[in-house]
Amino acid sequence: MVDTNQSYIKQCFPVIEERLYQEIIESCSYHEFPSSSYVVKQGAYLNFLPVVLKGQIKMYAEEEDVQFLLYYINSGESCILSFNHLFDPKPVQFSAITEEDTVVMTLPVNKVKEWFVKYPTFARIIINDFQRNFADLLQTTKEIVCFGIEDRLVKYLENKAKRDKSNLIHLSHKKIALDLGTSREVISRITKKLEKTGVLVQHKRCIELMGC
Amino acid sequence: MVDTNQSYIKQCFPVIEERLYQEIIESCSYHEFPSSSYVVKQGAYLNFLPVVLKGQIKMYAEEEDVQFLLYYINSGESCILSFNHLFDPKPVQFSAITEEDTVVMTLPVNKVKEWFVKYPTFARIIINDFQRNFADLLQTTKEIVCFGIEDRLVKYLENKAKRDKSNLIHLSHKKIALDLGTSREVISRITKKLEKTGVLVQHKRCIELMGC
DNA sequence: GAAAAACGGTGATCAAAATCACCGTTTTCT
DNA sequence: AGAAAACGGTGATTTTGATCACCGTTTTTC
Repeated sequence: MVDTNQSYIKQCFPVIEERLYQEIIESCSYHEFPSSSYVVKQGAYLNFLPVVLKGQIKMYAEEEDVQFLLYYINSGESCILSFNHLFDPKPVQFSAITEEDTVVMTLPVNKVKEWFVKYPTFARIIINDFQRNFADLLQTTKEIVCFGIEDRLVKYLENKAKRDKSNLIHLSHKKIALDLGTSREVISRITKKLEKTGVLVQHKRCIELMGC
Repeated sequence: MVDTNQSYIKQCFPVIEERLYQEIIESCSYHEFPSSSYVVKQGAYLNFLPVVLKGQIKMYAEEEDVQFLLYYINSGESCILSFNHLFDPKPVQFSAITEEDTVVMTLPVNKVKEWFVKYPTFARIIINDFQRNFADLLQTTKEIVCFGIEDRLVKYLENKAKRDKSNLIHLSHKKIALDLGTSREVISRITKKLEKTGVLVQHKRCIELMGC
C-alpha cells in the first residue's frame, strides 16, 4: 500500500527532484478517508500540511448554522490543501470533506518550511496551488454575490459533470442544497423549472445535464 | 521624493537584509495615486508586483454590473497587493482602488521571482501577506453569505472607524452602498434604524459610531 | 416483508432586500 | 448668486428565496 501511495506522489508531483522526493517519503504519513468524512474541521489547529494524493476534497465554510461549499481540491490538477496555518499557527477557518474515497498525505510543518527554501520547485508548487485556491475562492464569492440560485445551481451541476466526466449527476436534492447553502425545497423547485426549459432531465436517482 | 519613498520601504519591510533592500530600490518604480483612483483594473494583465508604501487600497470584485468590496490593503500591516498573476500571466480578477492618497511601488515580475528563491525573507513576507489576503477574503465571503445587510453595515462601519482611528465616518450613503454591493436607499433606511437603536448618530456630513 | 428512513413535490406564507418614484436639502461649481 | 449635482428620506411595490406544512414514493434496513 505504501508503494501505491508513493506512486501517487510521483503522479501528483511529476517534476520534483529525486532528493526532494526521497525527503518527502521519509517524512510524510498517509491517511485514508471514506467518502463524506472530515479531513480537517473548522476551528482545529494543524501542524501539518495535508496533500490530496488521490480522490477529491471539498472545502467548506461554516458560520453560524450555515455552511456552504467554497471550492474543490482534486488530486489530478494539484494537491496542496492549504498552508494558511503553516507559518502562523491559527485555527483553520474552513472544513475539508472528502467527496469520494480519498488518500491524504500529511507533511510536518517544520519540513515544509525547510523544503520551501531548500527546493525552489517545492515553493513553486505550493505557491501555484495556493494561488489557484485564491482564484477559486474569489470566483465562488463572485458567483454567490452576483448570481441568483438558479444560475448557481446550473454552474454547480456543470462543474460536477465536468469533474466526474459524466452528464449523469448522482446527487440528492438535499446534498446539492447543502453545498449551495440553501434548502431542499428550493433545489426541488428549480430543478423542476430547469427540466421544463430543457436544461436537464431528472431520472430516478440522478439528474442528467442536457447542455450540448 | 525618492528619499521619502525609500524611507517608506524601510518602514514597510523593517526586517529585510541590506542587499535585498539595495536590489529593490534599484529595480522598483514609484507611482502616486490620488484618493479614489484605480491602481489595478479588473481584466488587466500585470507584469509587476504592486506594493503599497503609503496610504490604503481597497480590493474590489466586479461581476456583471455588481461590484463589491473584498478587503483592504494597508501600508502599515503589510504591503503586497497580490501575486496571483506573477507566475502564470492571467488577467487579474479584481480591481484595486485607492481609499486615500496612496504611494505604490512596483517591482518587475522577473526580479520578484529571482528574489523569491534568493531571499527567504522576501518569500516569507510575500507568503505571509498572501495568506492574510486569503483569510480576509474568506472572512468577507462568510459575512456576505451568513449575515444580513444590517450586521454587515455595522461591521463595515466599525472596521472603517478602526482603520481611521476615529468614530466619525465621513462617507456618503451611496459610497457605503457601493462597497456593500447594495443600494443607497437600503443604507439610508438601515442607518435610520441604527440611529433609533442608538448604534450611531448621523450628523451633517458624517456618521458617528456610538458603540463604546 | 414490514418498518423506518430518505427522497421529492407542492401549496401557502413570510421576510429581506431590490427597485421605482418622488421630493426636499445641501454642497459644489462657475 | 444661480444652476447643477450630489445627498438623503420615505412610501409603494416586487422579487427572490426561506420556511412551514403535508403527503406520496422509493430505498434501506433488519
